Amino acid sequence: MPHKQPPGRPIPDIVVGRLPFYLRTLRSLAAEGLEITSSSELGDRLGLTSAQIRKDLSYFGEFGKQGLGYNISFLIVQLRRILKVDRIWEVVLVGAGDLGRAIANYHGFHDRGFEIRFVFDSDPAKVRQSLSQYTIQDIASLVEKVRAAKIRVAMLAVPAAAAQNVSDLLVEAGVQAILNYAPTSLVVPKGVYVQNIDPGAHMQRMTFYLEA
Amino acid sequence: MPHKQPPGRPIPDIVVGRLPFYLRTLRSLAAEGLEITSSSELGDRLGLTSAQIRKDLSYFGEFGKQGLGYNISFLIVQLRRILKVDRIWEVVLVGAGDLGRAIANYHGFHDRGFEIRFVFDSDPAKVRQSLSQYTIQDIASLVEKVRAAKIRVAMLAVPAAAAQNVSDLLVEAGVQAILNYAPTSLVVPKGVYVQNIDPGAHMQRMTFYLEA
DNA sequence: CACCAATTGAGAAATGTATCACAATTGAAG
DNA sequence: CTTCAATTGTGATACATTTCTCAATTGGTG
Ligand SMILES: NC(=O)c1ccc[n+]([C@@H]2O[C@H](COP(=O)([O-])OP(=O)(O)OC[C@H]3O[C@@H](n4cnc5c(N)ncnc54)[C@H](O)[C@@H]3O)[C@@H](O)[C@H]2O)c1
Ligand SMILES: NC(=O)c1ccc[n+]([C@@H]2O[C@H](COP(=O)([O-])OP(=O)(O)OC[C@H]3O[C@@H](n4cnc5c(N)ncnc54)[C@H](O)[C@@H]3O)[C@@H](O)[C@H]2O)c1
Repeated sequence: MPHKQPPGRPIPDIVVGRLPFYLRTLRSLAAEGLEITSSSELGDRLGLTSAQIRKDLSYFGEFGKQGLGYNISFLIVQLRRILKVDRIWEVVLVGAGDLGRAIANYHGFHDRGFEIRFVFDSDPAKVRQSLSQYTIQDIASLVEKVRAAKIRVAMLAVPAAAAQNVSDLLVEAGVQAILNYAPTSLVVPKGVYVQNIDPGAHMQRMTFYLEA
Repeated sequence: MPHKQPPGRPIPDIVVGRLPFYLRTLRSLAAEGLEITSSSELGDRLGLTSAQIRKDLSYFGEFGKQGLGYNISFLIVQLRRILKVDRIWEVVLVGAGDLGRAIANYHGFHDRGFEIRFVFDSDPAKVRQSLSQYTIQDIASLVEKVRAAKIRVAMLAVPAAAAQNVSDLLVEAGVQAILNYAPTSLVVPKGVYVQNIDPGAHMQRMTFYLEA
């Protein structure tokens, strides 16, 4: 029974983007004490069709049982493996402003596979101060420290005007994945992944649909 | 010269989702002192093809001049009108925790068409305290106050466990657009728009592509 | 043990989206 | 006044994604 594995068909990026939501939903089903679910239950919770969920999962293997559905904890294990969060990624946070503080205090990332290792800022008044459990470090030492620690993932919470600059430092230090909170498009070399978070864009996307 | 206007063809949602990024980019071009741009310059800045930008804009009208390109400030006016942010929307923020504080202190929303009018929380220790320029109000008074002020847009920054509950209150108060920071799927009636922000999901989307 | 309801996985079909390619237009240069 | 390079807007085409459909399988029930 030959089956397609990750290095088989290329996985559409849009499918990859939904997997974290499947995982999130499965964890909340598990937290409710359930052991088994179905593509239609998942679809209902997520506002997607059951067929889409089955097809998405089928890119990676056969995880369900006909007539029965999916074993929740088994599927969680599989999705964590697929998304490579069956481990903890050390993360560097740059920008110890209001948003940086919220991120540093937030404990929700650990469960998802991430742990902040360093916090950097350029403001001399902030450097050496503490933020949550961290000591804010001088941006000037970023490349050296991040490279030495082999950190590959970053969160960027600096003003838009500084973002490209900091991004360049991160790339120089070997970072390959950047979650960018600044409302600006970063230019990065191939092989570096950027995800942008722009709440203002989401807001404007909704007002489009509101009647004047 | 008949032309398609908003109530003409239905606009693909994916197109609407890109417009805020076009607007954001145009504003930064304007800030650089430029007056004219082209679909290819916009595409380069955004990592999109010029054809896509032209086709997206063509859903709404003919904004460019052949041979020349687009007048930046004219296109900004058009996009603000299309997205309905040629006005300021009053917003209610629920959740005065770390993230709520970052949002309340953040001045970037005003330029995008939004202004916080009320901040609510359920913690008795927080109610009546001030946060940025606001006085935190009791969640118990949300429905009454939001309805009276005819506020139609909300930002939700409460724990996941409380999010559905607060969402129901917001809907009851007449809110039609909710930016949800809680990592949970909200159930809302038709006619209410939800956009979710889940940094953990973005992170996991990137680790998928990293080599082990 | 036969039947049934529930459910998956996946090919085929339908739908949606992006790209191509080019006629039309513009302003500038000679 | 003609020519040219630049660039738009869009129909046609190519590609991507979702949905439909159903054979196959499962465990439960009588
Ligand atoms: N706060 C929000 O709710 C919110 C919402 C949307 C977007 N954002 C974006 O997130 C980013 C951060 O927002 P914030 O509210 O925390 O801003 P902030 O001004 O409070 O913090 C920014 C921090 O970055 C530091 N910084 C500036 N230049 C730096 C550099 N070159 N290297 C290292 N650190 C540097 C500053 O010293 C400051 O501590 C901004 O781009 C903002 O647009 C924030
Ligand atoms: N802080 C971050 O960087 C971050 C990142 C990702 C997601 N989030 C999400 O954003 C939300 C808020 O995060 P936070 O870090 O600010 O948490 P927080 O615990 O600091 O703040 C939550 C606030 O919500 C209030 N609250 C709780 N129940 C409420 C209710 N029923 N009505 C009104 N207010 C209520 C609490 O009193 C508290 O002030 C959470 O869902 C969290 O998962 C936060």
